[in-house]
Amino acid sequence: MGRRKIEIEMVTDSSTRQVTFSKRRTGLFKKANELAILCAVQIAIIVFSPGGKPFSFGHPNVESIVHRFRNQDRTPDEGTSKGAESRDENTTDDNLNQKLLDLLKRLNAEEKRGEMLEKMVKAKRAVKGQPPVDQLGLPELGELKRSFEDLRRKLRDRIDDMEAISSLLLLAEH
Amino acid sequence: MGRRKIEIEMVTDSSTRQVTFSKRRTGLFKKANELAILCAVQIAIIVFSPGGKPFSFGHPNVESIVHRFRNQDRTPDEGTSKGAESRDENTTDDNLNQKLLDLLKRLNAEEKRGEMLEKMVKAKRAVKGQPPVDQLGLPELGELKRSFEDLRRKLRDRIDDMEAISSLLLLAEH
DNA sequence: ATCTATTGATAAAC
DNA sequence: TGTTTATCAATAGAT
Repeated sequence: MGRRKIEIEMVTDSSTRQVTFSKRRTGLFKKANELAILCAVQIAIIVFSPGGKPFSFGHPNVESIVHRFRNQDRTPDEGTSKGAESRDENTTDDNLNQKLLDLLKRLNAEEKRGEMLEKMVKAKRAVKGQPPVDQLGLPELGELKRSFEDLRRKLRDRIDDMEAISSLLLLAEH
Repeated sequence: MGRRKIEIEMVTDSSTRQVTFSKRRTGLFKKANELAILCAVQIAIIVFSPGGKPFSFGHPNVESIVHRFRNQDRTPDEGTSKGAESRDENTTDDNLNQKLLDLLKRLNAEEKRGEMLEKMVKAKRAVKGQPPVDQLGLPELGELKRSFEDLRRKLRDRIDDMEAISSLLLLAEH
């Protein structure tokens, strides 16, 4: 893609290698950004330069994506009818209805939780004027963070429930 | 880079978006591999497909790079490395507060969505006695399933938001 | 850092 | 998902 074709092997000249790194890193991050926007997906890149300096790109940010990856967010793309799947499910048809109602009940609980968080934030704002969240005291900040993590954990469980239910509904259609 | 030039904005057609994702992910990983070899550097990429499935590329592997990144660059080849130069986009302090409030607002919307589903199910039960969900007519069943999938998709987005916010709160703690 | 001749990536069609 | 092909985009080498 330049004046000459080059082999994909280590560039021996360190100066040229640094230039190549800078150019290609820029290009790679640009491509990643385009992919994120075009396809509305999350992406993170971490790369260490020849000099050992870390560079990163994240959409929306590196940390959250690494975290999601580490927690092995399992997400079988729904709808794709697969072949023989394990039928040894513990979820009977009778269970389905109850599970659905339980789910909805819990969604309600999470809603209240969200309201609590909102009240918390608003209370802070009322007391301190318009302090941005990032200026809350450390104790409150930590509390807020824990609340979020707890809520997130619960939401993830709800997603699991919904995936199971969606699968069952899909099966029921056939 | 194709038959026609395209704008960098979300591809609206989900089928086309999936195709675009596959092609560009392949291209991105190829570029990353070339960068790693040409410049003899370590690089890791994590990306979640539109369906939420994780894909990753690592040279030599993702885990070691994430670990090195988190431990703040323990292996500078030249000893002059400082903090990471990051191209992360949305991590300004001002954004945090607004994102948090937006999140809470959307959580509320999802709550209402959950209530709608619940009403829907209860209405069915009222009309037909106690018909388990799996005995609903196909049209209703499909409608219910779509509602669930839509809700699940939104919840997943909320989780993404929360992970980002948790990360930011963590950073704010220092 | 800027400039182009070239190669490389890919959008659309099949 | 793979293959083909017309175009657009990235970049190697030079300045």
